[in-house]
Amino acid sequence: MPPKLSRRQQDILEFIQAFMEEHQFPPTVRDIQAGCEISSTSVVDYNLHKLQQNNFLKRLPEVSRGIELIGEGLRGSKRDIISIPIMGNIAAGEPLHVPDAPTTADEGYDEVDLPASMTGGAQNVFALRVKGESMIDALVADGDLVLLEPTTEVSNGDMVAAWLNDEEETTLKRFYIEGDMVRLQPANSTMQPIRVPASNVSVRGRVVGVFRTL
Amino acid sequence: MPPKLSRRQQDILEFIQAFMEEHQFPPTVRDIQAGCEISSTSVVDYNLHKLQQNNFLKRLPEVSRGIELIGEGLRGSKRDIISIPIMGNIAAGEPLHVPDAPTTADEGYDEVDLPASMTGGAQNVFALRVKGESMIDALVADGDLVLLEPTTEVSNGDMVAAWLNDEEETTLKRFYIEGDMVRLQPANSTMQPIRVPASNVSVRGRVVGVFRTL
DNA sequence: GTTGACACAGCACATATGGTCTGATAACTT
DNA sequence: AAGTTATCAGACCATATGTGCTGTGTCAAC
Repeated sequence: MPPKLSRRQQDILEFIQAFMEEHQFPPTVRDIQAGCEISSTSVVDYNLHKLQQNNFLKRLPEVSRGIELIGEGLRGSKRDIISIPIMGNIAAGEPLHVPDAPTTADEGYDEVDLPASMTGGAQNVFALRVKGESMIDALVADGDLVLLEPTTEVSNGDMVAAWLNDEEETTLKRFYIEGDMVRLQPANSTMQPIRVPASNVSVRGRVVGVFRTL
Repeated sequence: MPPKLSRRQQDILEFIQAFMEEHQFPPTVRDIQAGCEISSTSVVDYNLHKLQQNNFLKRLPEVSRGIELIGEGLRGSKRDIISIPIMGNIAAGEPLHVPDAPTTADEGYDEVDLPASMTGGAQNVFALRVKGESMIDALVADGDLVLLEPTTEVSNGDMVAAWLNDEEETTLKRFYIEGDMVRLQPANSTMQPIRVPASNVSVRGRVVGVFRTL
């Protein structure tokens, strides 16, 4: 695998990205030729073929402008948008439904579109709509959208969605292990942390974002 | 002005949107012909021309797949992404810099890309990065991104960014006029509102969104 | 030196694709 | 009913555009 692109291939890739931001369609071979000051269309074809082999783009044969950026080629492009399913509500006292199946942005759920960069690279992100004022110590209001990455393994200091077995409550807090106990620290620094036995806490996911529209 | 689209024009528009989500480029006249079961390319051309007149799309003559969705035509499409400039910081005690010039998403500023739907249709939206904990009664934390629509005319109940002349502070609160006084109500319902003379308040913009990534 | 892979140049060809011209039908006006 | 406009059909043309063929210079391996 030649992970390195030639100067010309980089130029071509950047030109395609720029072109697609300006227009809403990919350039032709001859557009690229002119834009990158290449003397022959066959050179463009040759390098496009290389870029395709290295999985930066996909070409549809015999199709004009049949170029689709994929994988690495999308990096930095505005097309780098993902659809995040809104899988339900989150509220104190309600069990938190976390998707077990591979979180495909399927039908059946509402969705939000966001730039992939805003999820911090997390995979399988899903969203929940906050109901009620119970998350206010996490600086989350009624109607907010919480982005969660499903995981049970979290590090100290992560903001997590945790289910408290005894209290039968879902809560959003920063998570710290302290021996057999877990300290849950509200995001609002004026409020006090709570300490509970580790056995009383099950982490459902890591919070990667909070969104509020008014 | 838009006298309403014919059935066929709606079909074509929807087909183009669907096609552009599947591929990364617009369909050809003949793609549309096949996709909408139209008998002649001239019919497609005719209706495309109409759609262009009604400002749903733009066509580039002599260019294959030279279709760009604009305005209404973008509605519901994933392309409906806008770049919002991050124009600086917002913190208590700091004067709030509101763009006076036409807020073009120019160079010189960092940007966030968001679906246009998330700004609630507001125009000229810009963003500010929150510094410090002083906005905590608006459920806004250090590092959050606040989306603002520049305006001085707000309705009762709007969340606004207000500058308090005497206190020399910027604050985010819900805004209510009460005679000569203005009541500024924190978003956090556990906290008390403040009342100040209307002359002490200058509204700098309406808050349309709050975003936090962790 | 010969060989051969690699990147490039130039050209020519086939077809993919937008546009046009001529009428036909339906819908609407007066 | 006659005229006018909007929409559609089918054929045809011009060109926009992907692709193949041949050749050239470079460079490293043998």
